[in-house]
Amino acid sequence: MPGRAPNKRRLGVDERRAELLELGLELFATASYETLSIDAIARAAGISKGLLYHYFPSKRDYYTATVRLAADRLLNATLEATESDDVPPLDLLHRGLSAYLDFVERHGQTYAALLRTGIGTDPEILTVIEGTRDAFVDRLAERLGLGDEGQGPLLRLALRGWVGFVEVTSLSWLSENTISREILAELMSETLVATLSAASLKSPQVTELLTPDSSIE
Amino acid sequence: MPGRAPNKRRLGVDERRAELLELGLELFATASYETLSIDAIARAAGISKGLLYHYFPSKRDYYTATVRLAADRLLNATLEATESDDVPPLDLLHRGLSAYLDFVERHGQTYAALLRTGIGTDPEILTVIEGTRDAFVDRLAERLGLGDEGQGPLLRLALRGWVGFVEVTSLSWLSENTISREILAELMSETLVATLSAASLKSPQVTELLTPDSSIE
DNA sequence: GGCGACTATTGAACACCAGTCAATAAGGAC
DNA sequence: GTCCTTATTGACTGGTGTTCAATAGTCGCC
Repeated sequence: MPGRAPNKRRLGVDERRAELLELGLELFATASYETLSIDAIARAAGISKGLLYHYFPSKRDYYTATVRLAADRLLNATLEATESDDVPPLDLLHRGLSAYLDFVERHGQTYAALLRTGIGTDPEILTVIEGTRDAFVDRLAERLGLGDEGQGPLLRLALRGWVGFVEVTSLSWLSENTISREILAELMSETLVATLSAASLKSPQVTELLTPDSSIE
Repeated sequence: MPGRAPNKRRLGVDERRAELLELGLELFATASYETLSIDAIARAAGISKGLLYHYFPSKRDYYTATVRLAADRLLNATLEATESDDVPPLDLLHRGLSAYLDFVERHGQTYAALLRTGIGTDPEILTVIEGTRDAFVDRLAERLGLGDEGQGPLLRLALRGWVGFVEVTSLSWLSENTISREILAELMSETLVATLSAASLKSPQVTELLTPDSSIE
């Protein structure tokens, strides 16, 4: 019984863990979960197989940890871009989308791997993926000033769906980039506004929150 | 070398295959790919493990075959509902969505498994999933009368994104059904119209195709 | 109605891989 | 310098996907 994450004096533990996660991010970006064996990971890390199990209780845990890391980074990247306070909602949205697409462009492989695991039936992973979506939804509701209305089931569903829109278009754009980043960002942002309008037809009050000037027709 | 799908006199082959696929649909709806062992599948089918390998070259192939089957059925279910000729586009859309949500409701587990599929980044599965999306996009472009414009990269991207919207909201709706099916269908359809408007702002001509009467504001 | 060919079907054997564990090495505390 | 903690190893295990040689059932044919 080797105990649970010893962390007494030397802090090498966390560093090693971080190092391994970084490596996992790289490896899983190009190889699939099944294809990549524990032995291969250990070899790539220059350590023994047993040591990996000292830091992560199972291969699955290692994997989910990397996915969680990638998700956190995506969330953080967009968080930083939207922290300003005195900026109108639509501009914040545009900044967020810009940061999002930056991430997609810069870490294309990782991003694709991240979202396509979303598809993996593992409950842990599902939690991560859907948790990420929910985090985006929460932030959208707050940043866009949807207030309490952002808690309504219909609006939340619409927002979550829009995140799905963003994910799928990002993936498509990544594999066959037929249009420019700016146009894609505009498509996304206009779709959000349009979607919110559609949703608020059924639970009104919010309709005009997002259209102070006229960036939609 | 067992050869490729012998099919000489007895047609038992195809029947057995179909039977196994049907079983796979059930099994994979509740158990994940990894959890479900070949032995368990064979046991459930009442045959030996080796025989499975007579019909499918590998476990993975068996799995992708079931996924493909599920995808085909989803496509067919919505196809049948939208074959009428003399129906206005928006009504066709509504029928299609209704059939889609019927499928989601009736085969919830299978639907969820289908979308959450790809263990890791398996290319075959990706092909199926994205092929299905593209099939929907093609049909949408045709049924909605988008004509040649439906071939433009921006509109296609918008349509694909909307399919993502439908997928994600369907999954959410399935796990926590907070709103009625009708409302969800309306949300979807209005979002499509709104999204197409947004997209056609950038490649015009199409804008008014979908708004003969006034179901958007 | 029996003979022969074909093939669906089996079960044992193989290869590989995730996970375990007892033993070792390294390095700090006293 | 000694002890104790713990990072690290490598051999071992159990299980699972895959292969394959052998078997049995069934159909065409004389």
